[in-house]
Amino acid sequence: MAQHIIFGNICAIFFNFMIPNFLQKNKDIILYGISLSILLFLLKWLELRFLIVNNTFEIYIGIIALVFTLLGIWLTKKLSKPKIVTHFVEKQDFVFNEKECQKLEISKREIEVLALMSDGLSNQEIAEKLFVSLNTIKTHSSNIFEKLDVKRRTQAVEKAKRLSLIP
Amino acid sequence: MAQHIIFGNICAIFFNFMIPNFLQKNKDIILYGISLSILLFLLKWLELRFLIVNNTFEIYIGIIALVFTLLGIWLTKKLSKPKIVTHFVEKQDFVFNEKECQKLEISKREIEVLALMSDGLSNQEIAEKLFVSLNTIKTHSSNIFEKLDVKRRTQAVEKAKRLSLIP
DNA sequence: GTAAAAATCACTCAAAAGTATGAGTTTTAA
DNA sequence: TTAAAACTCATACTTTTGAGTGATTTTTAC
Repeated sequence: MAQHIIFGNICAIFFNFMIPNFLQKNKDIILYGISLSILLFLLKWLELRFLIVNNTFEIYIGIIALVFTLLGIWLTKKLSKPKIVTHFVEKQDFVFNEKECQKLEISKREIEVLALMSDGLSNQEIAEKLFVSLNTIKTHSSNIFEKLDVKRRTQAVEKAKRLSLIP
Repeated sequence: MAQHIIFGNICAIFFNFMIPNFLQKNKDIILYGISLSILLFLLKWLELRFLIVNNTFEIYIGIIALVFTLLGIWLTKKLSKPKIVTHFVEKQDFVFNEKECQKLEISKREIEVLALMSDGLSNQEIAEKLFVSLNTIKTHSSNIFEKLDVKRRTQAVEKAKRLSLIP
């Protein structure tokens, strides 16, 4: 019997690909060892079945080819460092800072008002845009200033932008 | 003979991995085809040599295992899509827009006032910071608004930032 | 040296912003 | 269903902002 040859090949592949990652993932090594052992047992079982029942080695070879191709794919996927292509993009897309918003207990409506403030709208204009009274916007404004710990709308806009509450 | 089984397996692997990239890299497909053809010929040649000379199929199987493992590795390496990592870089490189500033005839002092406005300072605070009277700042403000063609300080700040007059 | 531009300041008036308080309505979540 | 949170609005009052006008002093550039 010459399973040792198959085993040798497996070992060669195994170690060639393991060494670069040896220190990196120790738990994976055990996994590979177990997987390869299972493979060898499976092959031996197949060998016995097909060699004894009939002599169509081609099926056996085909299965081996398939299995080892898959093994190669699997090994590569598992062991190769992922190809990483990095490209740097200028950051200008706004992602709403949910956390900060919740922490400061700022409501959706208040964010709306803040956004319109940052567009340079007056309280009156904001009121008209949101179909509410001027007084309502004044109340919102005051609440916003208190929550953001600022004194003026200009500071509120500046701080809200810094905290990514508005674009 | 049952090379068709081996061929079937190869085809299966081939097409399973090719389809996702089919449209992407047409030149590679030809390369793979040629490579696989060579592989098949090589296998046939090995089969003839080892089957006729002696009956140690184990060597044959070992070589097949090795070759197909390598094939799997090669296929994976070739076909795996690289991970694309996008880094977002803060754009904070402010370059003062000299042209626009001259076109709008905005003075240095006015830019100073604008900058402090965008920090959220009140006219009174700006006056104190620049060691001038509140009235002076009011005059500056009015002039700025007229030159920028806006009605409020919030709009002025927004526009000045858009025109790169202030960071 | 002189004219033009920039910077300074004052005064008035009006508009907008902001504070404080109270209260009614709607939504939301336990 | 019930309490809390969010949203709404009002009134009264203060402060800030902004418009308009006019004037004096520096700076800058020719």
